[in-house]
Amino acid sequence: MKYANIIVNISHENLDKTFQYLIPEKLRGTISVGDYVTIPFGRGNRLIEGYVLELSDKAACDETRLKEIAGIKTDARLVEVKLIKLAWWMKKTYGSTMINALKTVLPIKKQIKEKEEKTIILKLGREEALSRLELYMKKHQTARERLLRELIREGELNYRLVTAKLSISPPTIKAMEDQEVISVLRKRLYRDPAQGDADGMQVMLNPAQKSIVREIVREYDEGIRGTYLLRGITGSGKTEVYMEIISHVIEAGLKVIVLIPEISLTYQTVMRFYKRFGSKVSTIHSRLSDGVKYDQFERARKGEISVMIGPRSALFTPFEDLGLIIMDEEHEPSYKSDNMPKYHARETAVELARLHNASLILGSATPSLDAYYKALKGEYRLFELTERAKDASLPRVHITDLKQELKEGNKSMFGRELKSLMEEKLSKGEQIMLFLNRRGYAGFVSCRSCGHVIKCPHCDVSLSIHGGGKLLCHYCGYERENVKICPECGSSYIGGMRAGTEQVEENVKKLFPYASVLRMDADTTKKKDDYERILSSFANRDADILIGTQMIVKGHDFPYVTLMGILVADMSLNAGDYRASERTFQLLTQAAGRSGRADIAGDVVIQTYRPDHYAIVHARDQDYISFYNEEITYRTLLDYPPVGHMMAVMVEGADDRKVDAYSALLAEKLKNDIIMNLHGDGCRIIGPADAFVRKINDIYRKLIYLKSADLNVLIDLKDRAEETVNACKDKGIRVTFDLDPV
DNA sequence: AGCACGCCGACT
DNA sequence: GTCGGCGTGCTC
Repeated sequence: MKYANIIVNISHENLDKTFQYLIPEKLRGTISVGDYVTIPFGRGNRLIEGYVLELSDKAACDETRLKEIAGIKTDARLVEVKLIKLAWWMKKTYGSTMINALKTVLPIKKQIKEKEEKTIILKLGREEALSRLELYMKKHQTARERLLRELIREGELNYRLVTAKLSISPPTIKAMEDQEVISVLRKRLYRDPAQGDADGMQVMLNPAQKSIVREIVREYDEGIRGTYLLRGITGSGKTEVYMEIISHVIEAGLKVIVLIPEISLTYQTVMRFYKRFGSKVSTIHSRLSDGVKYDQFERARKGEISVMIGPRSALFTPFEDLGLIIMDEEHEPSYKSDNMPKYHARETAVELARLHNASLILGSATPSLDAYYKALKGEYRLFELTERAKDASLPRVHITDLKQELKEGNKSMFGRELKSLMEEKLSKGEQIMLFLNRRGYAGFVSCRSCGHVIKCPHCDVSLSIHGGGKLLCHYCGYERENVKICPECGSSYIGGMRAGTEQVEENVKKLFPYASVLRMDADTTKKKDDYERILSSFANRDADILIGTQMIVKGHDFPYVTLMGILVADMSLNAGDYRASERTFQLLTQAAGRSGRADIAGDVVIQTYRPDHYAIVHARDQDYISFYNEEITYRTLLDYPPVGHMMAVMVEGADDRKVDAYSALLAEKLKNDIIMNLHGDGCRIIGPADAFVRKINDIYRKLIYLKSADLNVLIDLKDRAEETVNACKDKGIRVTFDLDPV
């Protein structure tokens, strides 16, 4: 191989492609994909670094233009070839720049980069600075004047801010640095490693668990590396199954990645793994500083650990010989990244497992439609655990029709059944959880006379009511006083609609003044440890009632909770996306599973305005299969994922007219591509339409949806769109892609 | 990102 | 004219 295609380690969109270099004679055969090399770059041939992505025998351009690789960085970390391949796959599948994909997969590089934050400070005293400023003004050195003026006012400025906002070019800064007017500081942050741990611990498996373990281990030993879907109802002991198989894999000398949704990455969960596997385990999570993450990844690379537990980013642990990936709570939305590349950890795990020839186990009590669909098609092998492990009984589920309650004169947020059950449990000293399903909904203020809604002036979303009569924007943090009269029609019939968790708390306190109440939502969990603190305090029975949103139905076991009240189950049914029913069913089923895990039978009350909706009915019966069958019919009928596929193309920009024009242009171009390539009837284009939230932080957003039964057609269309976008010189427009959006 | 090149305005 | 700064474009 004579040539190497290299991606340079400079994060800039214009450089987001491979550059081809000659491999010097003496390095032929030694250089391989994934190597970190130094190369001469640009007119000045300054030496920079880059990753070798491909080796090739044919020149991509005129050979005389090619330069030689200067050397291999032998002291630098040897990056996993497989991770680079994975990045390539992500770039192709999700449509991001290669450098973004690489940065996602090799987070270490990015984080070290980010750590080196540059700051510009003024080196002169005030007097000197002012006279220097005069000098600049006299000489008409406008850029320098601009920078100096700002520095005199602020003292110090962020480097990026200066180049971007003040539009001052690096040469100007350098010139001023040479004049000793300013100096550029490079900050470095440091870090601390941590943790000790215990060993041992064997578990007894019941027959159902045993047979699953036996089967997967048998296939594993025969060299069959499959993808398995384990549907196990809450409390059926999925974790024990995982641990047994993990133990088998690490005894064979291979490594394991365990993915858990961020939210359930609690002390309890992690402790179980530490108890079983001791110091072979390590964890990462988003609250960990970059440095600690780096150190954990480094330990993995050196082979010091065998099991990495973490959220979706744990997928990129640089294990050399990965044997198994476990993905718990596979249906959780947090597995989908919302930064570019917008990858889904499930699909990415499938690809990573393929690259490593590893097995993949997906687990959930309520599998995503996607996973179950593939399991039924035979792409995944399906196992089911349908009984609770410690023979705890299933909860009794009651449904309350809120329309009926209102008709009979009960205007309170607690139906009669919920109220009487609460009384009963409180008198017995048992615990209660109240779940307010607020997905896709905010406690907004509207005028009952003219219908006007108070919105954020920047974000085009309704403001939410918060304690102390303040109105707050959840996207940008804009805050204002609540209104007494409607700014549109002057009516005084304006006020808050419906309940937030705070109102629930107030009402509970009114009804049950003797009960102690904890509340958990975005407001009470602002600080780092709030989440954990509230949950453990409730687990210690410091309070009788826990009120909260989504957060309380995940993770943590509360053995003394015998009543789960779901106040308005159908809020999430109106979220307006095709996954609304799926989400609702999952949330309700999970919530129900929170009640009565120990030897005490639990109760669940689901309050709803739509007691006949299939998501609610099947959640009541804890009947996944029936729900799946109804939901998949709907998806098939409308070609929604997993039956068909979708691609959301988002066009963003500060100038709404430009955004409109460009999105229309892009849609037109895509329409042509569809016709030209005879993707025909199987492929549809929808939009451009305003995004669900049209404006965030003064940036306008338009969406184009592409639908096709064939995933590859969408990827092809995305590639074409990308070409068009790259040709667009306008810096004010940004286009991003989202495959099977959530 | 960082370097060179070319344009433009100011001043000997 | 020439000097020097500032913005633009290109980098295998």
